[in-house]
Amino acid sequence: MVSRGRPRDMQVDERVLRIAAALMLERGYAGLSIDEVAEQAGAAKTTLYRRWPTKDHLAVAVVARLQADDEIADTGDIRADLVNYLEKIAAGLNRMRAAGHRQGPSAGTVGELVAAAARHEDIGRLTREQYAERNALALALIERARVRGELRADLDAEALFDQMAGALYYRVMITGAPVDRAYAERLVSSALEGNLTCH
Amino acid sequence: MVSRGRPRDMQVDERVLRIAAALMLERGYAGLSIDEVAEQAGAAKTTLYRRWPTKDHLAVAVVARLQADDEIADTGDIRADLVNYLEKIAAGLNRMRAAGHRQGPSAGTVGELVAAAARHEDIGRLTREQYAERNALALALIERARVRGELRADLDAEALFDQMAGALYYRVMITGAPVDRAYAERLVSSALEGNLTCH
Amino acid sequence: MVSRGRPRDMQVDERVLRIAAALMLERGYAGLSIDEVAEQAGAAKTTLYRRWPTKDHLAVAVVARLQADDEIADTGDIRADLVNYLEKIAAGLNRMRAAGHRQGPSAGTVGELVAAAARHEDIGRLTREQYAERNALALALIERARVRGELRADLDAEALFDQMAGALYYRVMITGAPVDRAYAERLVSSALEGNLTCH
Amino acid sequence: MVSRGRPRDMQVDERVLRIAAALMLERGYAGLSIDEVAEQAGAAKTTLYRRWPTKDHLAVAVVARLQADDEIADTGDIRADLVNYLEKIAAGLNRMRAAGHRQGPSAGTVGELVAAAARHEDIGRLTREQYAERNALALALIERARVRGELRADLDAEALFDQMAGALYYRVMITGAPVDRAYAERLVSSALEGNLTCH
DNA sequence: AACTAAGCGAGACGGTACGTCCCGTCTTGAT
DNA sequence: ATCAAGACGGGACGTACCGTCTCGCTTAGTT
Repeated sequence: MVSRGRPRDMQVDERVLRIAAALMLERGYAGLSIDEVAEQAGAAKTTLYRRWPTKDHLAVAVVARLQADDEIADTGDIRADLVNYLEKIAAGLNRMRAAGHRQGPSAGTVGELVAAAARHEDIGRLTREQYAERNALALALIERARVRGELRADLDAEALFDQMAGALYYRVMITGAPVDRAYAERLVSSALEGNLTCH
Repeated sequence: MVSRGRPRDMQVDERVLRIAAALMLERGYAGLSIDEVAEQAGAAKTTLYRRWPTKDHLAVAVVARLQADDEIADTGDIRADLVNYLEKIAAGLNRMRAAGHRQGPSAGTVGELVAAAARHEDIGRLTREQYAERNALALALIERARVRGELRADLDAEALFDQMAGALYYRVMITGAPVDRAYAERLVSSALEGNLTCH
Repeated sequence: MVSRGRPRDMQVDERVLRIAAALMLERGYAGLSIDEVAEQAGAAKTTLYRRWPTKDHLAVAVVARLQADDEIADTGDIRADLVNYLEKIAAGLNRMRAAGHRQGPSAGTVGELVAAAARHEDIGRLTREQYAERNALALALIERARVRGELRADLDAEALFDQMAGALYYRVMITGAPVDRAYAERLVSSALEGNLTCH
Repeated sequence: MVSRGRPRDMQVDERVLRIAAALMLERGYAGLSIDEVAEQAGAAKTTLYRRWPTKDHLAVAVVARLQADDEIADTGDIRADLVNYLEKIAAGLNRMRAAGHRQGPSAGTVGELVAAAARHEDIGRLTREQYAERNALALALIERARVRGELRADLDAEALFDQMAGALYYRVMITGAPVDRAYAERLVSSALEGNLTCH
């Protein structure tokens, strides 16, 4: 089957995403309007809808782009590796925090994306898969540390990771507390060392 | 300051919140329409707007009401107390999960509320305060356990609590994984016992 | 039947009408808001509604007050008397012209009052009666001039007056053309002298 | 300039104006609701607002349409021509009289339009232009009669026309007196023949 | 002096419509 | 088949006033 008709203009994708990102960072999710993106990008709305079936889809694409492909390093020091990884996640979240609303404490955009994922089955599936992939790397990291004896043999890796990542999201979305390297270190310490008294 | 003018009709608040809750649980955040709530409640839109200046404000009020006043028990067994408390939080989140979107895994409504808190300074401040209050109780619980020697003397109570609560929110909003008593127990175990190998 | 209860405060009437007039002249009919008048007058809305059952009624009262009680002089010179009388009417209309809309050519307020008279049977009846009274004076003036031989014996006094007064209203409401003493003189000349060629 | 984008659907204009006219004639100006017109016309409110930026604009368009394009005949008999023309104007006004308010004597709708013209600069300009155009025809008619010797050489055509047209509007809007062919004849007689005694 | 009746300021209430915003779909003619 | 342009149906939002109502207080005349 040969491709027929006029080929898609890839520059449009680029322009649209760039402008959409600018709008979203400047005015937040609500300030991201398809009409305005189209106009500013000199593109037709139909052109946008051909690529992203929904404003939500476009927004997800925009955010996906903003988030660095957090590579995960394995130095053999699980504590340092975790801190570094958490810091990368935190950096991405803090970037969201700045979106719209002149740097409020809470990252509304993250909330909007959660909502978008709930509204559209495909977005939900997609983002869950992406998170699963990403988290699998972290779980593998933990697993290797366990195998080589740094961590307890019977640990609950999933719970451990949820605890640390979750705490970041919790602060960013709910309590509005800061999320930085210092906090990442506290988290890792608390999670790894345990909190019971030593017997 | 003396009260003047016709007093507000409290039954309106009651009726409106009840109907708004029903709408929101049945059809989700987007399905909560001020016009419809007003009509069904036999109230004028202006009456709603006198109480809640925005749909977002109403939605927050509705959810605040849905969440049981999670009392926190202190039995002296920190482990059990934490599990119980987390389970209560999980129950509230699971209730949100059911809202609209035919029981999707992710709680879109929670995301919407986070977004609302970011859109409106006052909502943000309010919800952060409420969370702070609620969390203070949990922190006090932990503190008492520390004092009586159940927990390490130098623990980071805040990090500890963020970890557990955050994990719940993370699952509900991000990964879509289940959140139940079993998971609460895993969380508490992981957080309290630590994950390093014993030296 | 003796008066019972607290007597009405006449100062309220005064204050309200003054403020309503100011609002109407400044911002036009639409800018006359019962809520605002009440607030500025330090009166309750109920107090206004006790006196004027409708915004329209208040507006009519305001305008009635603005229009000077055009006395009509009979000097024996019908031409001069008519010009003077028309000029008085024109002055009243020009005052309306200034209301709201930064001195537009057309007197919107007069139109609003016509509309109000159509909306409320009582206002309509009242204003028609007032006009009838006022016009009766002019008709009597014309009649006296006819009797003493200044005007044709078989003239149609009503048509004559309608022509002159009507032309003023027509300009003020419809064409927006100016209405001043010079125009009053042209009107009287045209109406009295006739326009056919002399045979 | 090439036409681009989807062309406007002229049938919408047609349908909307028809329905709006029906509503206005049946229930008067206040009974003309954009929401209702849109619904009955099966059009979106935005579609209406794209064409008429305001309810006032729509109302003016509706009325403009109701008024027959009064052609003006020139038979050489100025008296008859004027009577015929005035009768046409009267017919249009009487049609307005019936609008809403169960056939009141006063044409509230005409008043509303005058008010609308004062509220919106563009409407005012437009209607004044339309009246100017229409009146120019009548003035030309008068002028031709003057030239051919039917009327006085030094007559004031504008004043003459204002008198006759104005009298009609005056009755319709102010005194509520009837406006029919008989009255048109009285007007023309009075205006043409003059009212002074013959010397 | 107590009672009754109306007036009054304040402000909540039901109601109606407005004009706006934005979404996602469509129709057109040109590439 | 894609594109720019832009009209369209649809749905909700938040606003503005209207005219009515309920309060508690004030100001009289009546008993």
